[in-house]
Amino acid sequence: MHIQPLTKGEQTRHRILDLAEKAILQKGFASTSIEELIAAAGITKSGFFYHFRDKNDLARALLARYLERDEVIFNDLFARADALHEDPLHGFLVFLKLLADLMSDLPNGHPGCVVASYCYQDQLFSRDVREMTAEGVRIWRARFRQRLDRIVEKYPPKLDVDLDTVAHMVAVVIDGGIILSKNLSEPRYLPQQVLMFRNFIRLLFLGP
Amino acid sequence: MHIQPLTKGEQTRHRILDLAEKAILQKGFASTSIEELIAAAGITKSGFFYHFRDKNDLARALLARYLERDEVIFNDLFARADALHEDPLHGFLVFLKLLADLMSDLPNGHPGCVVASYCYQDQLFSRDVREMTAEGVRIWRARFRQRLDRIVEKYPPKLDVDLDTVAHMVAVVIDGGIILSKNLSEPRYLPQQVLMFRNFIRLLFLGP
DNA sequence: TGTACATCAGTGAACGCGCGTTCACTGATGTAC
DNA sequence: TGTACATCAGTGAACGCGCGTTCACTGATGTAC
Repeated sequence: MHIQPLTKGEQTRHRILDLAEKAILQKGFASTSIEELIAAAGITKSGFFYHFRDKNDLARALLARYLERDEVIFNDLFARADALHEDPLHGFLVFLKLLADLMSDLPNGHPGCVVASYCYQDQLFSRDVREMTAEGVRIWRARFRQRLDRIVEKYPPKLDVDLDTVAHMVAVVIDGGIILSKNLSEPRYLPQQVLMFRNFIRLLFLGP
Repeated sequence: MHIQPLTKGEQTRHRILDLAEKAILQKGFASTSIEELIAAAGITKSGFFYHFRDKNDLARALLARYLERDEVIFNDLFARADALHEDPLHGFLVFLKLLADLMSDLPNGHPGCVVASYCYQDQLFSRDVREMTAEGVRIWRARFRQRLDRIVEKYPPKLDVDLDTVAHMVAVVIDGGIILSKNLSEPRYLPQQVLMFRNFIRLLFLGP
């Protein structure tokens, strides 16, 4: 996988998206104005509309980039975890530890989840954007469900649980943990929640 | 506790708050206009400003009412659970079951958490409103922490866990579960998550 | 019981600002022959 | 190598609409004497 250098236009586009993402996670989509983005990006309003058809198109591009980046990060974490452990359960436990470490290393705390932000203002977006968030969540579930299927082959769970619900819980704990951390301005709460979920996985498949 | 009838003004105020809460959970605060609220409530714009000093004051009133209602609901659930069980652990497990049942009974799913919604647009609000959300979360933690303290006296946990983190997890699972349910338009996912958290509590204090 | 006054729960009109969007235009860079 | 043309990455000015807020005013109800 070789990275080709960004053109001037792509650089500007990414600059706008960076600024928009940060603003949207703090103020919401509606009150993030095109005006403030172009002021910070150093272009004119027409320059913005060269890159995005309208404001909804900005929302779509932002979400698409966020989902792609998430994919890359999680693939990387799983690859690193699997390199350390053959065993599916211990690989998953290592993955969760690496995830918690990653979240601890964010200097100002996690900036927020675009999917969670969108879901509390979903009436603002066109249907295709709303469908993208749903599809993103389904991909998450599928990824973790696959892991869990391999785990149960070797480690029968101590309680009779629905594996899709357990798979969902990864996203639930992260989204809930981000909200907790943001509300109390305490970045450490998020990795703590991830590690507590890890405790649950241990108890469920390995026992005390 | 006797309920006195609402005056005409209080009725209007509640009508505005009901409309605002619903709209804010779907579109966010900024794009919920005073104009649409008064149109639905059947008053004029000046009528709105008779009830609220400005738009931020609406946000404050909305949040205050939400936190008070939450308090009432949780007190009620705990009272009902404790009536069924002396034991602190089993009382807590019954409480979680009642909570899941309550969430299953919402016909169109949970409408959303005002605190979670505010946290993704907190730059819109004055400092006192932001402090209110933080205080709300702290009250939640304290309530569950108190329960957990009574549980550990009788049931030593199977893993060495921080009880504040476990107490936090109630809010985490609910907020994360709401986002999951909203994103996939599947109300059942929220109570499922609550019951999965219940499984965790069982495994942690009772074992398999 | 009648009257004066206060409070409640609003009305109606006007304000200025900022927002998203459109349109015609342009200099710099890349490509074909 | 020179020239014609196309594409890229924007500029500048104008638009109309909706928003939150203010201000002076008002009819209905409640309270004091």
